[in-house]
Amino acid sequence: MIGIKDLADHLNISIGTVSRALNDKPDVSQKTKSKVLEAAEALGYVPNQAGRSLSKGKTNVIGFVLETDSEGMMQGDLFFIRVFDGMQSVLSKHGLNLIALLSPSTVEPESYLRQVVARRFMDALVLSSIHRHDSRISYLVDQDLPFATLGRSLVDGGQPWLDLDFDGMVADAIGRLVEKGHRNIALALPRSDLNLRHIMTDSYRRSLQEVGLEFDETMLVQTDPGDSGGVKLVHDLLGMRQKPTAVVYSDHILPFGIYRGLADIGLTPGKDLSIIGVGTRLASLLTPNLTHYRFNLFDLGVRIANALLARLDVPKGSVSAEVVRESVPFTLIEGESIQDRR
Amino acid sequence: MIGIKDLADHLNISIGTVSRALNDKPDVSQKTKSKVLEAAEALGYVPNQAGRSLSKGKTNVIGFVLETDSEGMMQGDLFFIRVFDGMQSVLSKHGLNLIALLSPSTVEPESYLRQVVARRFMDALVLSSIHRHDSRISYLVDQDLPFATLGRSLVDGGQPWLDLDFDGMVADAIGRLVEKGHRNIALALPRSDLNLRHIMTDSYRRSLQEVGLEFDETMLVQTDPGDSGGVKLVHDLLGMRQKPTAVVYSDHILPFGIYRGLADIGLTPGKDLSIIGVGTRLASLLTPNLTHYRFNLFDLGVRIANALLARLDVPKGSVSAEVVRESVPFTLIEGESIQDRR
DNA sequence: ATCAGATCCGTAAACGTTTACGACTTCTGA
DNA sequence: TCAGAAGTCGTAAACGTTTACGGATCTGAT
Repeated sequence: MIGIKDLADHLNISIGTVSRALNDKPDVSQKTKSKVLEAAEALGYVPNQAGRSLSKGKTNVIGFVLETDSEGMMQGDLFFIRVFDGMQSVLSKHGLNLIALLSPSTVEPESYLRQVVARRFMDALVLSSIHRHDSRISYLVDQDLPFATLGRSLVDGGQPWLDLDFDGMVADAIGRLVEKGHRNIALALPRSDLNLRHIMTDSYRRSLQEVGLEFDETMLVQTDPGDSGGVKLVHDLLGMRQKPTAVVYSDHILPFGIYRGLADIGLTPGKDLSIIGVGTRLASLLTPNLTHYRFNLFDLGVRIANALLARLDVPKGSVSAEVVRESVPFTLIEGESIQDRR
Repeated sequence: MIGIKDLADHLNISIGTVSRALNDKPDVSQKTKSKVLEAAEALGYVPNQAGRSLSKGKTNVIGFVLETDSEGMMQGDLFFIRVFDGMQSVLSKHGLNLIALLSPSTVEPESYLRQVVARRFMDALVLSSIHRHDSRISYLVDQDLPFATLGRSLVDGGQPWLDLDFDGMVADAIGRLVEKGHRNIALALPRSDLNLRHIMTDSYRRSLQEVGLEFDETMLVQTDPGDSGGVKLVHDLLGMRQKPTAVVYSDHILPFGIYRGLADIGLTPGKDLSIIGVGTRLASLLTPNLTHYRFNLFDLGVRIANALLARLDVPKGSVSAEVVRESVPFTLIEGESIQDRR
């Protein structure tokens, strides 16, 4: 392995100059700069991360914290790759390495986070699966580790965040359903305390109010994560005294279970029960076609990475520029899973 | 941040002794060892990775190289998390960090690998999506970077590998289908040059021979990756002069597309076309139930990690102990996607 | 009492960078 | 012509660890 010292020897200059040349510092002449760059290229020099980290106190590593649910992350998987890709595409341009941190199923996610943080192995984190009262946020603030979140929380760490516009999605879905004559609309909610749950509930309540429908608590139904959730949901819905004619959901695996659950008892999606919610490409494999919302997840990754970078550039104590806090929009993919009841 | 020096000051001993105590080296008394451990605990000492790396010339980081296909990794996604989890569960016990390396969609996977390797940011790699003539293997051998592969290749780098037993799976599927009276069995193959493709083809050919059926080249059908693949496959199959009554496949997303494709033209899986291949939990959402094979992917991760560790422990030039090279077995999940034609 | 060996520990160099500081050269302008 | 500025570079310390080497103390046998 060839290092900065080899370059210095080779060019008969000092290692200090070589370092400055490589980092494009001002106090070194253009001539030597180009000589150094040339030699570095020729000898195949690559900087040693450890040495650099030790000297600068930075690791150039950003961690993307993923929460795997009990189903081994069926819900998140199809999402996360795209987001990761987007983030990486911008971070790599800044010489930063993005790594995925999956808490092993054998250890508590929270304690895993503490291990990770204690090691100071990364310069910043991106958190996902944000809870309403997410203790990780204040913890990271305490630990003085920069971070951004994929999702909102009630606890505010001053961090930048981006979120999928689930408010808007629910509002749009409700509007669409009501317009087609639906009056009893169930809202499928994840059993966990993800803030998503509350965001959707609030939007649901508001949307009903706007169109003059009454809010009925029993229309909020819990779902299990993963593949089993949808099947069970169907039974729950059909067991209600006031049977809903439609359901709005946020778990992209769920509709597969719903379709299956309906098929099991000879019912047809979009006829016996209307279904609308979030989806990925996979959703186009359902028959009849699922009416669903798509998000640009690559773009989400790009934007969260930029937001984080902006945050990192702000020197420690200075007045922070405004922090990015946005919801990213969706697009509707029309299908036949909504019945027109008019 | 508190370091080894702080511990030394606090205990009035030298930093050398502290380091040796922390690493449980022989030439330090039990008394001081426990004193040091205690102080480290009390003061919340965590070793600095950069310092350690610089000194030892090791990074304690293992990279898991994932190839995302054009569909944004729909095929691999549900697989990889489990494998990752399994690997991590053993590596973390040895103080090693596992990180996922996804080549950004904006850069060639091969050149991404070269970047990663050049940086010497990890001590070892695990490669997946192995091709028949995988140039990465000889490259890593040249670069003298230890690695293991998830999959076999014709090019042998002397590395440990583990693979899913697709040979056995195809053999079992063919046997099962033939027993139920099928004579025209199609084999769905990925369009890429994954070695998987050749392994399955060979097994298919052998299996037919064993039961005295003739091998028909046209029964080998190419499939596109991701969600569109299955739908298209159905059309391809139905367009053949000698229509197959069954299809064997290896892409766990594919059956969703096949089901969809059949539904589009009013046909029924398991009646108009028999389907058998690999699956995940997601497969249980198909109606009628899909007959498919499951692999223990967590276990796969555990085993590849152990194989890699064994490899790493072998000192540089010494006679290598035998290298782990195994296929992991499957279990059959019975469904109703196979027709009995007897 | 002496000494060999074992046991324990301190010293200092090394890993590959970055960067503050100072020194030297060259340029600028009066 | 010269003082000072600007430009360029070398020196050496610092980052946090590990580890080879050697010195000190202790044990037990003679």
